[in-house]
Amino acid sequence: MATSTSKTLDRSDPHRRTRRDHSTETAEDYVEAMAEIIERSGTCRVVDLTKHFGVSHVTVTRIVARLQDEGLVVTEKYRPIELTTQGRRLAQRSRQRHEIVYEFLLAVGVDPKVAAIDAEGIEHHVSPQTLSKFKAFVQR
Amino acid sequence: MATSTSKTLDRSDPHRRTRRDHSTETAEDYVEAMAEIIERSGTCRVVDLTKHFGVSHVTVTRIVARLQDEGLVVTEKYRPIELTTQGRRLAQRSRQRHEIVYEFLLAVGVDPKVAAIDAEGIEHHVSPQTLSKFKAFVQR
DNA sequence: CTCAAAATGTAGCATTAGCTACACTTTACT
DNA sequence: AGTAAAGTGTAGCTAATGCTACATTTTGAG
Repeated sequence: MATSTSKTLDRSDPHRRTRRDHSTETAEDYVEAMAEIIERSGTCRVVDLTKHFGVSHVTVTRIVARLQDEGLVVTEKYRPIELTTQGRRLAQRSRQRHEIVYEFLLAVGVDPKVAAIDAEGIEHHVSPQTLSKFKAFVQR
Repeated sequence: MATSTSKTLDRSDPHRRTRRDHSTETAEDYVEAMAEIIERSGTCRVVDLTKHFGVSHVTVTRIVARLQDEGLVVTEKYRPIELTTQGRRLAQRSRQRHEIVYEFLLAVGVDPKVAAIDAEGIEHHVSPQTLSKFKAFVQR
């Protein structure tokens, strides 16, 4: 029975929910950063992400490998990292959401610097409904 | 050289920052829940937290042990968990912040149910400045 | 008082995300 | 072309948070 022994996608796995939460956040942060870096400099390398997130290259490498498993990026040994179509889509959605949260914080009166920091943390916890309220508020 | 070998409080430990972020969130969630449970039922037991967070009692036990190391709670084998003065202070601060975020989301027009969920995730990522803006907005 | 059920504790495994240290490839400069 | 520096990969450790399975202690019903 492929139901409870699958290693890759077992919907009954009790860890699923929690893992997904963290995994998704990391994935979003990474593809978002990668899209920005590619847009700015043409390519995205491990070292760029290392600088961006302030973590070691080992951490970056491992996470990029996971993103590749998940079909969000493609990369070969010693080569730049590329986003897949799926990865680009996720990056765009993440960026839009990030942008809305950031603009919303500004609209509420938060300083740009603080808003930038808070938006990073908040963006992953904003439901679609809350996001749309934020958007409406900014455009008021 | 007690500098780099201390297991408990090495300020130069590279893991410090990241660990602190997650640890703090968990600590806040737990003491906040414990304060509520104690207020409601008199005492807080492992099983109460198990139900509250939907995780196994093992996970709760381990986290409670960590909180005790950190001086936030006190407990003995097979006994209820109690908050220390420090723990109560943290619980109160967390709850206030939680409450402000929740009320703020309501004020922006988010449904109570959704606001409750989002507030859980957002509260840990709101800086003091943003929090005060939220508070001001609610009281407008 | 006894004994089963409920609650806790402990051992041991998995995953994720940090790190250092060391090995290997690419790049770039002379 | 040759070599040093920069960039990546790999091995192996730590810590936090999940779990199951099994051991132990408390509690509560009879």
